[in-house]
Amino acid sequence: MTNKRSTIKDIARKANVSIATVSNVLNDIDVVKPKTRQHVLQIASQLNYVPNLRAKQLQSGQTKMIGFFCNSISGPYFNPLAESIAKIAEENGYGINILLSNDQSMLRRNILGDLVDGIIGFEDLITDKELQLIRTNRIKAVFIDRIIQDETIGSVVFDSYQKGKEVTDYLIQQGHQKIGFILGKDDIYDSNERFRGYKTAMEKANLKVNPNYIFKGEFELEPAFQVIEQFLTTTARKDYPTAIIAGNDLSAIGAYRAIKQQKIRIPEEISLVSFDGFDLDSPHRPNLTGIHNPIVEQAKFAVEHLIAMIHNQTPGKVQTIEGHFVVGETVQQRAEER
Amino acid sequence: MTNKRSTIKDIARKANVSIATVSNVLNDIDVVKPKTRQHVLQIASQLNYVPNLRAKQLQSGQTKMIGFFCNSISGPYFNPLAESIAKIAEENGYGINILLSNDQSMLRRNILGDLVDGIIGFEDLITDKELQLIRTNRIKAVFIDRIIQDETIGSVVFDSYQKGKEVTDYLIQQGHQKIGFILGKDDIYDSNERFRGYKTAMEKANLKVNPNYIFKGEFELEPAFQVIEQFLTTTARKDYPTAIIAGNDLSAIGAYRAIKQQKIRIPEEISLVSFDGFDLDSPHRPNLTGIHNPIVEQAKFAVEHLIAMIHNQTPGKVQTIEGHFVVGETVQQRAEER
DNA sequence: CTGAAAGCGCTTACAG
DNA sequence: CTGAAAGCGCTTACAG
Repeated sequence: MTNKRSTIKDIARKANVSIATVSNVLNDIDVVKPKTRQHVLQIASQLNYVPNLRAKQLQSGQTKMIGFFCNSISGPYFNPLAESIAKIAEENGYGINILLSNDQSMLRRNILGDLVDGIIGFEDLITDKELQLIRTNRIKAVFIDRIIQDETIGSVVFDSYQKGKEVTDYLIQQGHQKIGFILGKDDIYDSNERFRGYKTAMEKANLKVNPNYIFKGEFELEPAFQVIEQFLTTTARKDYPTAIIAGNDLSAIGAYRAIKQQKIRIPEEISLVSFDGFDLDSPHRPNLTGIHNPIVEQAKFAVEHLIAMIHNQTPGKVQTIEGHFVVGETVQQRAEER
Repeated sequence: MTNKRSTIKDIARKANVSIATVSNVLNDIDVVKPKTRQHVLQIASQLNYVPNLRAKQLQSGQTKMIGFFCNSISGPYFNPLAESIAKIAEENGYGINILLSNDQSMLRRNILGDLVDGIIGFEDLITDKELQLIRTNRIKAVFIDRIIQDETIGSVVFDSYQKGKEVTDYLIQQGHQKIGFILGKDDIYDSNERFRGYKTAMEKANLKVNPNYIFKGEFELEPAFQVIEQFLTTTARKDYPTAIIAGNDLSAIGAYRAIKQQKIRIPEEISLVSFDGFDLDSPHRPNLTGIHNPIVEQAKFAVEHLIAMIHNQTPGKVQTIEGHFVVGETVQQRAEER
């Protein structure tokens, strides 16, 4: 690509003007004599001139690029998130550079190497050291999985604790008492918060949390499937929970498959509640009951807040996005005691 | 971000050496006296120095970035494609800049503005003019939906014609004669090629292509659903095709839903064949019969070929990736005539 | 209205 | 081994 693309210097030479004049013409700075302007423009187009943005960036100190770092852009959560972020950034005149790597040095190069004007990402993907660098260098950043706030750092999270409680309350109201929960990995904010909400609700209703009903599903499809399958096949039917709350969409799907595979009916025998996962393109996606988190809204806040910080229009803020409770077909009312 | 990040100049001043020496130290050019080296290194780390990559790029003429332009990174095809491209690029030391825009000027800025070292994308998203610019400026590019070849342009496509034929032959062998086809938009290479293969196979078997069985599904879920639903509800049951070939995964899903919704059994009454779409995360994704295209392989070739061209190691090539026929549960053998 | 010069942060011959 | 200088492609005061 480095070949012989023409520069303003080429234009200047050919047009017999200075590079300053060329620059002025090209940037529509209304100070050039119309005739000169015409002439320069013509030469420029004749040379197929396209400005070298890197040089411009070096001057202006801006890249009009946002770095988005994540582990994946697949799945019912990450995919719409990534797509929305890219789309909204573009609408605002920013490009987006996706960093899928865990490699901290890659991250660092991008973040601190002035390749992007700011970053959006998941806090659990970066080390404390990098976070520290972000702070001290006053890098503009928005985290979407954890509450962090600083002069140049904002965040946007779901009201996971609240919704964890709400969903559990709902099940209890429906007469459930033996309620299970599928956790994500230890350090996932949403998992922890949802679980905390669940425990609070259980406690308030004087229901005890049965440790056998707490599953480690890793927030992934396969592990959730495995752990539930394992449980169902090694546990007496009468000891099944009557309802399971999946900490996220993928674990809901894994659980759904495992339960179905054992020919156990949903919701007649086991009710299932989920978070997210309402945009699955599948022939007959189950009509899940649960919390629907508006991902696009989250993406929108993240991008716009970041850009506002880049323009120094605001300090970092924390935004909580409210999920909506959606009644599907996977919860059934339960007769009193058992 | 532009704040007061430290530069080699700052280091030089503080270390009492020239910027050239700093540069040499930082780039591990083994020419500096160990003591000086130590000293500089220490100051650098003390100043939290991180090189400004833009300046480096301006010098080297390389960005180590690949532009990927597409309309979407969602769906069973685009999503794994985008993710694979990002991953493989990263493994090769390249970042990836996703351009979701149709805006040609955005594209142009990126492609020609030296923001990326090369591009991967869909030919139908760019205008002839831009393509021409790519050619004349010898931009390195790989197209993944159409056969194009030039000194600096390569492409990677699926063997869609072949597979369209193969799949149709298979249905014919299974005794089907009334075979429908769901098309994509007019200018989609894969759609055209698969359809061409279908027609050839039909012709060779002396079966006539019933125009009522040719559906315009746009390669999207909703439109495919609509067109099939429309057909099923306005056509006598005896006039249904016994098999339908969906031109891509999303139309297969749309068709699947429409057929199911009409309480028509698959495959007993209508067999359904698909392209791609084998990685759908859904609780009970139908086990489709059809062609499984190795998307990761496609991504891998695209990225590696592009990088080889960037390094001037090869001229543009055309690669055809072979799809694999997978027997699922959506095709049933058909008794002779009707 | 136009041009010469300095500078963005870096690298790379070239002297010393 | 180290430094002064030119240059990557552009912009931006500052003279004229």
